[in-house]
Amino acid sequence: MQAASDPDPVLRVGDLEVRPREGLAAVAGRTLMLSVREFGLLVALVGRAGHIVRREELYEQVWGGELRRGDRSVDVYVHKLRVKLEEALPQVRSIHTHVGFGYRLEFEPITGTSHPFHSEGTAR
Amino acid sequence: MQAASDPDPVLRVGDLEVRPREGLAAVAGRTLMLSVREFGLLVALVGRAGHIVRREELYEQVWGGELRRGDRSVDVYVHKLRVKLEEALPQVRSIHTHVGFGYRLEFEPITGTSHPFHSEGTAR
DNA sequence: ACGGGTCTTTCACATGCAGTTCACGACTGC
DNA sequence: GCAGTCGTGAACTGCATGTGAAAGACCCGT
Repeated sequence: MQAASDPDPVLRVGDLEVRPREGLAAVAGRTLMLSVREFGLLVALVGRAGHIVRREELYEQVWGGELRRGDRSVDVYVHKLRVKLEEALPQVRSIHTHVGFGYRLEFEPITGTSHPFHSEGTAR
Repeated sequence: MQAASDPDPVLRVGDLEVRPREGLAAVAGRTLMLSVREFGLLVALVGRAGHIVRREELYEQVWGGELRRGDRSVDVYVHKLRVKLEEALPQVRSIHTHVGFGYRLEFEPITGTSHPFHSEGTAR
């Protein structure tokens, strides 16, 4: 194992590969195009993969400063990140919401637990 | 690398693993999706695993304040927790009812084979 | 400096979940 | 039988989160 002299730290979670130094993230061999905030958020989540991270914690780590009441930045960027991750890994759920607690990064196959059918076409 | 002063205590009972700080509970390696109340209740029960906890006690610890007569909150949430625990551990009974006393958390394999009949001798 | 693009923040509305409470039924003890 | 306890499904309401979009802020090439 390498210490701080590691020239190229790589975080891996499932098919996801993140190089914080380079600002690079790839999933399933495909490079993700992420903005600064998106990347920061991803790093914060990957750094604690499998654990629930509170929004306040995410905000402090990525934005710096304290999360103000009513600030939805974290939510919005979680959404943006989800979209890009789902696009790269359609069959996998990556960012899980724990209502009242925070978010958790972990790649889990989509459980068909819900409804087997999902027909739409409901013209309202 | 974790120091001895690990600030993230972990409670374990059987296959259940709970991190009170984080709001995370996993059973058999699978993360449970629990609401705030469900998690609080689980923590309260795990904290006294193997012992009977009175509902008044559970209510005070999770909801705060005193349990009012007729309030079924504890029962309802015990049920919700049971459902999720059973879903994760189908062969194990986890939350036991002690009528008139309270509830007890303890993982016990389901008695022998569940008989096709569930009514017993006492023909009322 | 200007115009066009991207990123970020903020807003508004939609949606879904959580928490509470009620209702009914099964069961138990007296 | 009667009263108390508990299991369980469901209605109701408020809030947390999801989501599309407007409005700035920022960046860059010309």
